Amino acid sequence: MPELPDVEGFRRVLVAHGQGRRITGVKVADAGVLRGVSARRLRSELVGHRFVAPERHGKWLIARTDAPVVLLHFGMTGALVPGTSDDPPHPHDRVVFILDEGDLRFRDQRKLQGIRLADEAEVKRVLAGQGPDALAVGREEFEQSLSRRRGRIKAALLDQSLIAGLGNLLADEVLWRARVHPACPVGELDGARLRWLYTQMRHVLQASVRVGCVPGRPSWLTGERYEEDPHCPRCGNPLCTGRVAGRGTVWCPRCQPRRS
DNA sequence: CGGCGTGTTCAGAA
DNA sequence: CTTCTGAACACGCC
Repeated sequence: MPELPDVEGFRRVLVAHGQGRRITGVKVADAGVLRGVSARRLRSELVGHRFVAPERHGKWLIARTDAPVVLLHFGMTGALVPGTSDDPPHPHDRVVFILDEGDLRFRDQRKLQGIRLADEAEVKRVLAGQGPDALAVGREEFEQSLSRRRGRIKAALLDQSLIAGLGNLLADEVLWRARVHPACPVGELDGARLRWLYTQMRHVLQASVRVGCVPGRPSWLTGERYEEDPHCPRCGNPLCTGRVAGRGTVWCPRCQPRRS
């Protein structure tokens, strides 16, 4: 699931169900998601404290409390799910934050990323490796960081140290909307093209953030990419699939020609 | 059994 | 120095 819009959705879950609540327990069902912190320390540092307003940067969820900070990264399959003590545990509920009312579950099938406990210095260290948030970055900064870049445009969009928040689905979606081939060298895109790319990125992000996930709409590339015989929602041409920047990539050979 | 995936990181190569 | 590739992590579904 998790790209920027999904993590923004998890942030809202935390606002609705965690903010202002006191942590009364931390149940660690699988310590495999704990990064650099033991179950015992996670529990002892958090119990008794309250979640305050959470933040998000790129795909990182910054769950502040009145004492330490919980940093969550959801990898490819993670989610933050609200629950109650009546809800049966899901087999992939790796950590449950029990609150004075309800609970919050870190659910994750693949355990590719996980949970860290941090002080403000550690938060800074983690975020230092991240570029500006894709939803907050300005047009000028976007164009400038890309114009200094070589290599393929899709690789650049996926590079979290350049722009933080886009994942594989959103990168394909943005490029499709902007009519740019995913393997196009960044250097071949002129200023007008980069500006257009920025505009389309904002469209895709805003529409996705509104619904709290990357939508599988029929009018979007995401709605077609898992069909057995995918066609371009815009022109009806059969879509191409291949590997770009080491990731499965879908594009329309007609809307996104190699040269533009 | 082999391949793949909405992610990140590392080593080694170009 | 930058960028790319493949492997690794871990799990479930073809």
